[in-house]
Amino acid sequence: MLKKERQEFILHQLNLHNKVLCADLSHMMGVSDDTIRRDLQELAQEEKLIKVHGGALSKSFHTAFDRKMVYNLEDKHIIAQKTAALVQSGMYILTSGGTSILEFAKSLDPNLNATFFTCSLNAAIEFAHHPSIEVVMIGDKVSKDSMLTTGASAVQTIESIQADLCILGINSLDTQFGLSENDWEVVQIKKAMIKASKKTICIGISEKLNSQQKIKVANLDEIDILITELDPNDPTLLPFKHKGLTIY
Amino acid sequence: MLKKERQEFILHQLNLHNKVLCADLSHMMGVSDDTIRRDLQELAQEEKLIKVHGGALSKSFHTAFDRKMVYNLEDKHIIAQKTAALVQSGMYILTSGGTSILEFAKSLDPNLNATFFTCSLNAAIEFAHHPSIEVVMIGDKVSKDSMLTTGASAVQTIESIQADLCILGINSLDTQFGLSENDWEVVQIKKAMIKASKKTICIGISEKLNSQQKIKVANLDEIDILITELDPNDPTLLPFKHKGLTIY
DNA sequence: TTCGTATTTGCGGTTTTTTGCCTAATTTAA
DNA sequence: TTAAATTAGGCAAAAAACCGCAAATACGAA
Repeated sequence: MLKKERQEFILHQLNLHNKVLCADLSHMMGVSDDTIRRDLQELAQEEKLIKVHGGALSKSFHTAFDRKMVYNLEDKHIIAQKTAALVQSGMYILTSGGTSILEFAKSLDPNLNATFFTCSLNAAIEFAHHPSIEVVMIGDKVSKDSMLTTGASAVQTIESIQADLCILGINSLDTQFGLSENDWEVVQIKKAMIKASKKTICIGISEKLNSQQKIKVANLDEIDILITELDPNDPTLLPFKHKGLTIY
Repeated sequence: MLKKERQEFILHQLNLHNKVLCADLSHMMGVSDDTIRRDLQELAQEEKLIKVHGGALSKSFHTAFDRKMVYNLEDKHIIAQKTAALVQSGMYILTSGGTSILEFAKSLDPNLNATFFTCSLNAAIEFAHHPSIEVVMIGDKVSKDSMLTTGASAVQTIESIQADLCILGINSLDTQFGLSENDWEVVQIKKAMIKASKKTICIGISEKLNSQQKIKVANLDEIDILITELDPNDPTLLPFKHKGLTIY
């Protein structure tokens, strides 16, 4: 890997995550910490980023500082990392949309080889930025609220897929009512996705737990894995563990 | 192997991989590193590539963006306005992707009622921001270069549509060779779109005129309307007018 | 063809760049 | 405050670039 390439990659990662760690980068690209540090130094000198202890920050990020956003972003990042660890090469994966999914897309190992199917326009774009994974956009009428394609044709397409994994962003998850949503069209899509996959993973920040929305997507027993920003042993998650979900 | 041949080969490799290594090239072509280095130096002087320590990088990806895009924005805006004026309520419209199309999407009358079909992820998102139009995303495998969905399924979907208008961003338009593109998959999509529409409109900045690419999309007689940033009476456009195209 | 000239190419030696490792100093977090 | 992590600076090895020169090749004209 050329020096210039490396620096481009660092800036790309910075655009994606707003922050990079020296150790992460050196590990990802298989070079020493020193090399990364020198790259960061150069880029900092060119005012392309802001060097901090342990890594670097995006320039735009530093100026627009918002505690709440950062806090939430940090959570989503944790979720994304945990989720990314479950994806293996060769898998066929169905995903919904939402910010958690987008963060997940950014956290995928650059060397991963997998095929992602999605109804989310934004997720498709994010996945397509990845160097090696294959992305299939499921077509249909675009729902403006959610930026998802929804409708009979999309459902039909999903039904023709046999996926290993289905990764859904949570809107509401409740021990009694299960997974629920507000939008009828979106519910149809998610139902079809769950049905078309061997395993279903739900991801989202813990705020979304123990709440209900109008329309049920699935019972708890149709969901295999739950991923939040919390420690797997956090008491909040106990009821879900008791119901048979695997917690990460 | 001749010097010229070698340099052509280097540029070809660069188009393919966006990067070349001195050592690789010298090994591939059986010449010394010095020779390759001298070639790269020459090509760098001609601004055909960017020379870096250890090899060279493709020019297109890094530099071409910010400067040119900003410069052409004004032109694209003019094109967008002219194009938007041709769209009427109730129409079914097929569109490709590209910056001209995105600008067009932003220029649509907020009260317009129409249905847009597209293979472009970015265009779909842009159209979806409009308050009243309906957007249908045509699904298939996402082509990472163009951010378009391409493939047999997409073509099949397009074939099942009877649109009033087909609006295509130009890559190359030539009085002799007609409309052409570089990417075979994208060509299939555009061909299908033209076939599925009553009228075809080509939009793009005049720079794209009188140039050719590798694969033909359509002959001039399959195109009805041409829109550029120039005045319809500009001499540059005369040859196209003579060929029967309507110019706006 | 054959010759002379100009260009191109490869090689040896030197310089520069890049990278990883080491140690000491500094910063961070508990 | 202490322990761990991070950084700075020096150093050395490897890779790449540079320089000049001589051999090889291409090219045009006699």
